[in-house]
Amino acid sequence: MSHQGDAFHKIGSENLLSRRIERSIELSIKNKQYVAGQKLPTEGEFCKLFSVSRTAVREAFRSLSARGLVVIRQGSGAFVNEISSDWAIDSINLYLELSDDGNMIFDIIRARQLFEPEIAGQAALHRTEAELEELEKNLSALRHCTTGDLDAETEIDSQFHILISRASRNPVVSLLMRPIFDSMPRFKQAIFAKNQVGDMAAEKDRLVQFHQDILDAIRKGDPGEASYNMRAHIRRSEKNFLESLKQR
Amino acid sequence: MSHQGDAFHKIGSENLLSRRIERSIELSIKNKQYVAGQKLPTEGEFCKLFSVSRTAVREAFRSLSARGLVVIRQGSGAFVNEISSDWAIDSINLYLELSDDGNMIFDIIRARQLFEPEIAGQAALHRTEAELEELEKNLSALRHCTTGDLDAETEIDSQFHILISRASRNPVVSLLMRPIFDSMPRFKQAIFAKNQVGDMAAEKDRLVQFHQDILDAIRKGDPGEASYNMRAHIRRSEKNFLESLKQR
DNA sequence: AAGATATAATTTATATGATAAATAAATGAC
DNA sequence: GTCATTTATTTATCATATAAATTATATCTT
Repeated sequence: MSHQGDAFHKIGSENLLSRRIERSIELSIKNKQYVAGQKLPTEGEFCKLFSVSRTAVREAFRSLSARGLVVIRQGSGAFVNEISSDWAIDSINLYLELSDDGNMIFDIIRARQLFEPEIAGQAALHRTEAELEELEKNLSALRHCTTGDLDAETEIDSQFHILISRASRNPVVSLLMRPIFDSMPRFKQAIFAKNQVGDMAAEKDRLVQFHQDILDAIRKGDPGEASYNMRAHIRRSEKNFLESLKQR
Repeated sequence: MSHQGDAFHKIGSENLLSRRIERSIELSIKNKQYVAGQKLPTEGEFCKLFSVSRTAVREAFRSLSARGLVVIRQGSGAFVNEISSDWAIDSINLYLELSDDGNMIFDIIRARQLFEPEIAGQAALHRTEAELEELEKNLSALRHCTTGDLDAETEIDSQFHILISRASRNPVVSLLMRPIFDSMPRFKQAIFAKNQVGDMAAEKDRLVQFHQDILDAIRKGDPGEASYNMRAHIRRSEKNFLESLKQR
């Protein structure tokens, strides 16, 4: 790819036949010789084209498929995949999951403190009516979800922040933030685990209030206030987390 | 993975034998049954384990390899890959490259305006001596690189910002920012293309000055000033870009 | 005994051919 | 024209064989 030193291309990798075929097809896709949705030549056709066995072509296809560049449909063929951020996000999520030594939640929270206030400010500036409606629905869903149902609560909470990042109308921002929000359910126990029922009800009310304040500011179109409210919200999250640490 | 609706799991995908084998091995790795660097069972052993053909096992291996979970060495075996952000970053880079309709540079610049000042502030708070030295070296390299050598200049510039994100001492932050910095070389022509030689020398001096100011603030440990200088730097970048648009 | 060299065994890579399963195209009945 | 059936196409899996790379073992030299 781009960033790793080309001095030592991974040994025993680039000189594999299937890898070379993979690169060739990958290039054709990057050059838009084949566009999204288009059907690629069949395995047999590639065999003749490159004068190789089906094995080699199939392994190349398999790699391209795993990387999300093509979609293979049995009985139909291989197609250039529609551009989707799913694979990119999934691979980040996978990395974060695997590399979490137990301290990642700190970094996640700090990253949110850095980025989310700014994002909320942008959302206040660029949000559409449709996005406001979605946020309203989300807030309502949070209000009405069963108190103590952490799965539901965290899912809705995460979705709220995803919606705001979308409302910033910057696809790069919402893409990069996505793995952070996707990780929230993984950490929900670390944050809410040891609370009593009474605490949970109060905490949920507080959460609703924070979201309400943020949404209000975004609706008003006041970036400073949106940013301020978001900062307060995440600071509270951090406080909850730190307290949950003391309890064990 | 996690974020896509599970209502419709992609048809013709999860029920494939090779895919199920892939998931099984993937799970073993996630559960730390096999740790980084460890040798997985051979193809033949998996064949017996799952009572399937080598083809199915090999295709599973191929996918895992493409996703960066395992490394396959001919004649040796398959090994659990050392945790590395490279694959995750590459897949984001690939997505950004493929989905760029020509307007992505706007989103990149705006994302930088949102995030980088905050990051510079964190760097001022958390930077180590070693990181200051690296930044100093980078600045020196920028000073001494040939004026007009866009490739070199952009590479060093990009590296400068990567170093600062690292100095924030938040691995999540430096991971997520990485695709943004990796994309800078792709956009260098859009920014610098039509400049005259005289302009380029002046512009390079300005770039050096900005980096100098940012580094000074980071060394001082003044987050506000670091943030302010970074903001000024990126604003200037945006101005350059907008002017380059007018020229064509 | 130690080290270098050659040989054998193991393991992945590729090729070939065959069959199963899913899809798409063609055909025929009405 | 529409629906159901059949046929053809295409990918999925299996089985077997050989090549290529690595590792382990044995052999030889000193």
